[in-house]
Amino acid sequence: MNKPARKARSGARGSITIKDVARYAGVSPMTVSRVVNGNQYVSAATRQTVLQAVRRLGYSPNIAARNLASARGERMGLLYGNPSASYLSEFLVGALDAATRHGVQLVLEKCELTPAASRRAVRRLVSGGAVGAVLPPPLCESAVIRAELQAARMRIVAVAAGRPPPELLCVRIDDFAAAQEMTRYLLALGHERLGFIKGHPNQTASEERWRGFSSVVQEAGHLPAPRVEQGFFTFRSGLDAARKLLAAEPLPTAIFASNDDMAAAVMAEAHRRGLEVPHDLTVVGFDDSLIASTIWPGLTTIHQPIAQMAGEAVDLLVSAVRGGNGHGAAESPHRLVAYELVARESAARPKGAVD
Amino acid sequence: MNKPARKARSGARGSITIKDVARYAGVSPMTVSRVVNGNQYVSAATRQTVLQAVRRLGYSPNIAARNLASARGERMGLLYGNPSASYLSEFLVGALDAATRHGVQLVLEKCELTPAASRRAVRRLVSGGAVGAVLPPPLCESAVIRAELQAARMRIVAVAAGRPPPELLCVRIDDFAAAQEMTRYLLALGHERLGFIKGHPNQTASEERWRGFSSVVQEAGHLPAPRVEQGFFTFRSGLDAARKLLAAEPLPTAIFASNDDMAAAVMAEAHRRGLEVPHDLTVVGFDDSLIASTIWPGLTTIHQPIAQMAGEAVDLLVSAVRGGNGHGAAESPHRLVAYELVARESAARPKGAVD
DNA sequence: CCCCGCTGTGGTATCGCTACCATCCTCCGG
DNA sequence: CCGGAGGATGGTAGCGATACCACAGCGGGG
Repeated sequence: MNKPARKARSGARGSITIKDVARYAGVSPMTVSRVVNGNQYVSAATRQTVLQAVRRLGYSPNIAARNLASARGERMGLLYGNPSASYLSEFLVGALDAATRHGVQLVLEKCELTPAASRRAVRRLVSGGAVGAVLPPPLCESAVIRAELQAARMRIVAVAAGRPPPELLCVRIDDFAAAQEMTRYLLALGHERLGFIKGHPNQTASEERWRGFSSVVQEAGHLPAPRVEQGFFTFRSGLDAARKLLAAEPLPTAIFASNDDMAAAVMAEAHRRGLEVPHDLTVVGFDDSLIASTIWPGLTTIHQPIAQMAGEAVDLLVSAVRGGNGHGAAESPHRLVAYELVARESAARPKGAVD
Repeated sequence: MNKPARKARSGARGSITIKDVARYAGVSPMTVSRVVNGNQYVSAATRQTVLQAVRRLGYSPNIAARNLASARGERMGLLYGNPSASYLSEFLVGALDAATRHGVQLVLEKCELTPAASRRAVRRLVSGGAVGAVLPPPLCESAVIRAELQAARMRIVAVAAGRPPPELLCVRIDDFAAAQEMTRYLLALGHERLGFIKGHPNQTASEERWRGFSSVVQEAGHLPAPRVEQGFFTFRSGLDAARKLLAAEPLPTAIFASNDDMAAAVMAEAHRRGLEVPHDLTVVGFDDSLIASTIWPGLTTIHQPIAQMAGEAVDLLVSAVRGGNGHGAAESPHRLVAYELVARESAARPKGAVD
């Protein structure tokens, strides 16, 4: 035992270990571990003592050791395609946070939507040792990618698919209900001549939003038929759609675009034509992506808690991988989170409103 | 030794360990470790054998174990304030990638720019066990945060500070040169009546860009004095600046905004006033953030390789933490990366150009 | 010719934590 | 009063990898 130098190193890199805490609290390392991990078999008194020691010493568990010992530390893939960058940013924040909480490593992989590219991406993920994958939109809609991943025996969780297959793990908002709420909001403001810009046809969320919108319009009954244009979630496609919507008399008094980028395009086109938003035209979007609050006037839109959704997706994935090793957990695989209508400056009563 | 069930588990989670490879290759685990880590003391023949075994078995090292054994697996903080989300997104991708490469964990922490908030954020980082921190803009400019972090004995690396203190680890582009290049580009197109929108005064990059611009203007000599407005890097501030720039006759033929959000605002305001971009007005930005390619016409701007810069920042941080434990590495702490002028549709020759 | 120093390789002891098992104790019904 | 159930705790053995040391060969200078 003539290696005191080695032993002394325990404190050298400044890290407090579970043993230090145990010694300080006068209990065994096991008990500390139990407290830290929320095991129930610890008396309240002991727990307090340990927690105090933890705080006092500034102990924070060594993740590597924890993972190693508990055979955890799996790697989870995050396949990102081409969502708006602001979406990705929030998404990453949420996902990374959850990953840190669970002690899993997040491996990012960019992936185009072609079959070849997805195959390659999935292969990289597999060889990178990932055991599961999170699929933000629009990748979550790709049957190819899902098939590839499942072939590699990976658990997957889709985020924000509008209408996911029932067996797929999925975190989403109720696009249908959200679109309904927004449409009702427009009606409540007094708008009657509505315009709508659909989202990309290969994403089920687009259809849900469209269904939500038109269901309310039909419900209302008395309205003139809304003018509808096809968009593709891009600013450019929104511009094209806006041109058409704003070319034909009588002009709509409100335009509901299926996402914020397109709504921003509508605003740009309106301004170009000398229409003031919201005085001459109300514009609303969907997603509450960064552009919604960047531009002026701020865009009234549907807020999705993207970071939270990403976090829950990782949660779901982790428990799927750890818990139901073969078959899924007993609970429903779909998790619905709350959206919120954010009213900013881009929506107001129509010009000639009298009621 | 009557616990064969336990032993058998080694293969249960499907993971190939270094021992499996060693057995397969007929060498000791140590040798495999050496090969995997590129240690020089392995004969070429052995190396080949081992590499083949690795490939054949699909071995990939267990990061947790590696980190534990090598006392690595440090946590690195990434303090993000309020950069544009598109910036953050790319930044995260790059940083996360590098972190994965180095086997360090990235801990995100949001941080407002007030002293109290930064103190709290730093404390959370410290208690989270981070040993270093990456500071993207605009946090990299905050002396308060830097002081807090240094007080906590953390290594820090700033990203994209315009003119960082010489002793600070920093990854950046040459804002001055980039702004010069953009200005020369405008002059080359034939513009003479220029407008400039400065960036936020508390970021040194703003000043560098401004210096770059005005140095070229002075150099050229014969130009009318450019009109200059103060902006704050936000869309809104760009709008205000644009209003002023576009209110006074004679109108500038080109406006150089210190970032893309403000440039987008200039475009919006120009359109509102019936000016076509680039026909009636050339608008250029800086950063090549997402909005630059989202809007139409696309914005001519300076591209910063954000992901790469974030990656290099993490590299730098890791080597600082691992290498020079006390004092910095011998090499210069500043790393300059290449920017690129991206010409899109928002810049063209001025209307009446004849030469 | 011997010893030194270097290259290549294997053994052993951890790294910090948790799984699993063995205890010890308390409290209860019979 | 005893046996058993189950709460609360400690001991031990790894998880998979690397650090460090030991040692076997081999060539060159004194």
